[in-house]
Amino acid sequence: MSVAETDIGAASREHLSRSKPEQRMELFHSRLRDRGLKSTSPRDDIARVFFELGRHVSAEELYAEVKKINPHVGYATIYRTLKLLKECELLNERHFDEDQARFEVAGDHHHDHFICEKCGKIVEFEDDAIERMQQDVARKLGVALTRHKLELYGLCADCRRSR
Amino acid sequence: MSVAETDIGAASREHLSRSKPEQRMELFHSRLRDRGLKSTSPRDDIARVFFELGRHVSAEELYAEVKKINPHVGYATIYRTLKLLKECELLNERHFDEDQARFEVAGDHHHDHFICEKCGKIVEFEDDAIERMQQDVARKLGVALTRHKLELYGLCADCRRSR
DNA sequence: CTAGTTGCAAATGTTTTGCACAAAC
DNA sequence: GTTTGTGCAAAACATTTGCAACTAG
Repeated sequence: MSVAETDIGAASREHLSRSKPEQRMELFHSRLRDRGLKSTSPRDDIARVFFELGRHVSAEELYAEVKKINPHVGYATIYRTLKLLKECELLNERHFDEDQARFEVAGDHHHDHFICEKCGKIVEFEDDAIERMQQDVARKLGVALTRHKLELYGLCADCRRSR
Repeated sequence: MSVAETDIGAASREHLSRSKPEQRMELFHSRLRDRGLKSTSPRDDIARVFFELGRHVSAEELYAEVKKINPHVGYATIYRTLKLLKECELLNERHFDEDQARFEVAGDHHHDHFICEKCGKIVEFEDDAIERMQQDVARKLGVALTRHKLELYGLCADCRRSR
């Protein structure tokens, strides 16, 4: 099983090597070009901040961060660019328990999430055994799976200790 | 593994034996009494329709159904009564992919859901093996689980055939 | 009686959209 | 020069709340 942690609203992490955001930006630009869409500075600002921030930002948080480097951008452009990044397969939209969506940088591998109910920390993990069991269930139900969502909620290691 | 099906918006099912809704009504009344809350006719109408309809209704659908037998009730009372039923542990709130919540009659046992992306059918299932694996993951992560959410999406048996 | 409940309308919070102006290709 | 993108304000949507009138215990 592999694991990666993210604080909600945390700034960029070292395990996202410094060049990754730039690679994503290049992908973003080429995928825009493929669709006959334009690269603009609001778009670039939003995408770069999103890639550099790391994972699981809300639209609100992203808006606040983007404002710091470009106070001119509006909320609408944030949402429009998030949708665009999703269409370019550079972003995944998540709906945990809250009312607002959270957005993560799309990686190469599928993963599920653990969410700490006390501190809000999000831990990503992959577990092949669970993935296989889901296929077993699908077979027993006679259905064909296209995707799934597994979210575990509870107390993270730190919050357990500080109880 | 055990399984149970529900169409979104389907009317009451025979596998919900005819007396069940009345049993739920009695529970509802006694739990209201325990809390010093009142039984009223809007509340009763909403709760009875909810129990009789079966599972996975949206507030909108429930509102429409309740209107048929009591055109006087307002949306606010629907939501307030749903919240009350949840507090009485007679209802579970679910948030599948959509924007609106769906509400199911709370049963005795935990279960997860398969949702057909074509026809919207919802299939409930329980699988001990998956439940155990989740505990394994929690142990490996060093976290304590309080609850989880597993949703499988794809094509149900019927929709696969009619492709 | 009196605390709890209702319906309505208005407020909420998040996300989307219409539109005139502005910027990319 | 078109076509696409932007910001703003207004709309949309599901859900919640304030409040005066009402009703169950």
